[in-house]
Amino acid sequence: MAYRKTPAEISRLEAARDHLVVRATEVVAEVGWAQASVTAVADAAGIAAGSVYQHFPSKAALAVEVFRRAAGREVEVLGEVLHGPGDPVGRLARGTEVFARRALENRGLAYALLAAPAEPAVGAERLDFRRRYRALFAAVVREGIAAGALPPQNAEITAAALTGAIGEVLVDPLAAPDENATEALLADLTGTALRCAGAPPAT
Amino acid sequence: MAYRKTPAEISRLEAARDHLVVRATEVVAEVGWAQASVTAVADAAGIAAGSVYQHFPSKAALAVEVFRRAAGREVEVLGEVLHGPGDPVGRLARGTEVFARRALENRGLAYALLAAPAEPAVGAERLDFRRRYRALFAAVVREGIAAGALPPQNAEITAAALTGAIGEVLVDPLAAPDENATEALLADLTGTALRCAGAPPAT
DNA sequence: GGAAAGTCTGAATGATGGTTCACTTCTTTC
DNA sequence: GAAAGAAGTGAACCATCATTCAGACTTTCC
Repeated sequence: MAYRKTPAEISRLEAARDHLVVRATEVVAEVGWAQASVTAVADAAGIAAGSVYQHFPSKAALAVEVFRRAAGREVEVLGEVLHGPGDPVGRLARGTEVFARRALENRGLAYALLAAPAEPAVGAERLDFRRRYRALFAAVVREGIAAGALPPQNAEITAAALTGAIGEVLVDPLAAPDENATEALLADLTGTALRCAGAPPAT
Repeated sequence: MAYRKTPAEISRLEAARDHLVVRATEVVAEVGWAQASVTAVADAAGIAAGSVYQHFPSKAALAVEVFRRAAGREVEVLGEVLHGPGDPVGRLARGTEVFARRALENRGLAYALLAAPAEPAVGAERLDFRRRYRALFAAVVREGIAAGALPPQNAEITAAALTGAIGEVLVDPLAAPDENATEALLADLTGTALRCAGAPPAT
């Protein structure tokens, strides 16, 4: 044996992989999936196109990793708010607001995650993550029903509706942002989300 | 001059174009946009690939026409229900139901129109049609507010939420239909839609 | 230092699929 | 029926990328 990966070398490779994913995410956020060619991504990461294949078996695998990391962060944040302290209705409102605010603060990425045309592998991943959003919302809705704060309803359907509603409401603002209207938009959106779940109007 | 298009010839050409669009729509409904290659579509229409270009300058133009026709029908039907007779809340419920029912009856096409990955030109068209759905819903919501049947709210936001909610709720059933659960699904969906707009729960 | 085992490079390769075009077939008009 | 003008054909063309690979360069370890 004349070569074994030293710890330093291993972490160097991991860092390189990481850097590639980070830069690829930036490229996707800027130009969308369709324009994020292997060459463009490799250039952004400062490596040759062929080197991408040292870290990922295919472009699709890299794209999936980019999606998973970015979407995973959002699921995590949303989950923390929805499972956090407070009454279910308040958490639902806060979760909606936090989700929307984060999307508006990182529009390119949010659009890529939510709506931008993507290759099939990413599309499948998107479906999976939407299911996770739904599961998070459904849990809170069920809590709300159990606590008597929300009327009886099919929590799964409501959760799907919330996911779709929030996404659709954000599409236009993500494309053509109006900084001044952000707070009003968030207020209207959370209000609509609460109505959607059947929360009684705020006094 | 030795040749001028006779009326019969003109209508034959129009019919051929029409036939191409119809068959292309079927192909898209069956296999999705990505798999609907020019060759596949031409084969389905019984013509050569090159002949497609007698009717459309590009594949994208054909795809847009397919989308417009199919989506246009849905907008028309929805518009008739939403602008039809009855109180605004009832029309909203009925519109939601009709839209969902039609989608479930023609799942492949509905999926292609609502969610399936598509080339940019079709994506742009999709955004446009979503805007039309929103406008239709927004008008009814405004009517409901004016009539005192719905609470004050930003009708545009609610309309976007309705569009997104209905679409998202349908995605799973479109992919994995459960014939037995259709009526329950429709009831839950219309219920959620009404809550979304703030209609008081049915007694 | 040097051999072994990697890593990195970037031009060549290959697959895909839209588009073109020389040619054939059909319609019109006289 | 024959010339002129279209429409229809489908194999060839071409552009676009993802992917590969032979060679250059690095790191490890004796």
